[in-house]
Amino acid sequence: MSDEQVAAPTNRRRISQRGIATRERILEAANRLMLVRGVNATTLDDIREASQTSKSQLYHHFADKQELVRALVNYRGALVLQRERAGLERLRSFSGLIRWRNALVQANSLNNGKYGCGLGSMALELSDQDEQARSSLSETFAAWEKLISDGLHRMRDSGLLRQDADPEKLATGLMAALQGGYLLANAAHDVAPMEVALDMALEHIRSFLVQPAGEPTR
Amino acid sequence: MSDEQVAAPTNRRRISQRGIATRERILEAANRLMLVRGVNATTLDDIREASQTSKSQLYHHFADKQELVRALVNYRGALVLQRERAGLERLRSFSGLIRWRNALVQANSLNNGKYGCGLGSMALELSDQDEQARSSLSETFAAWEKLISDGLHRMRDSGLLRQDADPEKLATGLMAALQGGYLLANAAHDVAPMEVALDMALEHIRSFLVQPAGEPTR
DNA sequence: TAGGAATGGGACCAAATAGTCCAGACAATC
DNA sequence: GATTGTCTGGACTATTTGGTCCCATTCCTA
Repeated sequence: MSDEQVAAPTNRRRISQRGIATRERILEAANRLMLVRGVNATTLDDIREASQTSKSQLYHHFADKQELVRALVNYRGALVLQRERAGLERLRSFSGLIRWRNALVQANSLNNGKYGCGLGSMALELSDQDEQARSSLSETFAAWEKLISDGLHRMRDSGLLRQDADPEKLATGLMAALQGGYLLANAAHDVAPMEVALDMALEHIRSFLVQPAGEPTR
Repeated sequence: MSDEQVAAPTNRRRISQRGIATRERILEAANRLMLVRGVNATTLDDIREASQTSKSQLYHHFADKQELVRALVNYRGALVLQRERAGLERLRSFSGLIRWRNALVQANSLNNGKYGCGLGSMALELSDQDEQARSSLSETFAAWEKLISDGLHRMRDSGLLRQDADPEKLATGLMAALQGGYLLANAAHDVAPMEVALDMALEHIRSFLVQPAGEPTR
């Protein structure tokens, strides 16, 4: 999961560059299609066609559909964490959080709230269907929350946040607001509920600032 | 949607009590199965077996699977709104909100966070697949939020909430926290994140109380 | 109570979809 | 450059699953 090569294959003996590229192409196509249509509503033929591969390649690189889905869970998790790490690992101020919020809102507004969060949608679809996938997703959420809570810890250590602020709980709340916001925005096909939800969570964090700034939520 | 008869059939000429009962049995089974396995992963044969009916009955009462799913969206929506109306229509105090929160948390903890909210899971699964279902779900969410915001309006009118509190935004934030909490709880198979999320939203609302009470969030 | 409409049972069909297989191209190692 | 294992194309199979159909039974109404 914390691998540099995002589409890292499982241990196999000899592996060629061409094989890796094919595997990556399959995952990339699965990622794209399943984000839009959902996991269960996407067929292997869809993926085969979109990835310009053949049946034998799908089954050469993945034992079955379930294993492909599990690989996708890791693939997508790695992508999200990579993106989030870039935006959060230097978080040291409240305005940094606001910039992070704005980036997410802007990205989501590009498609009018549709599709939601790739992790969240998989979580709801797979959690009661594939225990291994659920477990991976749960770990990814935990890692994501840790990126946030680490930033909040830095803010608390530097005196920006009050000592009684609980970075872990604040991070969980923010993540829930984000995921719930994605969900409502997706249902409404409108990014507005996501903004409201994130602003609520940020206000909550702001209430723990040592010297509450004005109202610069956006 | 606001019908007393939850499984109200569409207009047909003659309709017998037995027919209504069958239709209800089908919807009840679909509701149960699709909550656990998801919509797309539940087959008509599953429903037929669980509802003790036959293929001809399924297709007598519903044109196809899509229409059954749409009927289920309304059915489930009516159930949720009925339940929520009972818990929210007399909401007039902050402690009433806490009781509401506790009831939801307790219900969800009974299955260790599994399954999540029937509306939320359908929303993520269907929003990008069936525009009509998405639209219905969006309306149901709006009605649900209105039950909350109406309560907050009453609290504001009676002087409990400050005048600058925005009941609609507070309700949206609370709903997002609830849905995100359901999602994280489902992924973690642990109700804790849902509690944290709801408490965040309630703290946020509490910050708008005219005379903030102690810390009676739970 | 007779006729017709609604309801029900379940075999059957067709399409979709996951999964298999094998011959051959390609790549790496000696 | 021979040999061995990887990778690929694509036809083929088996199964699942949504959907149809026909006939029997039950129910309502005239």
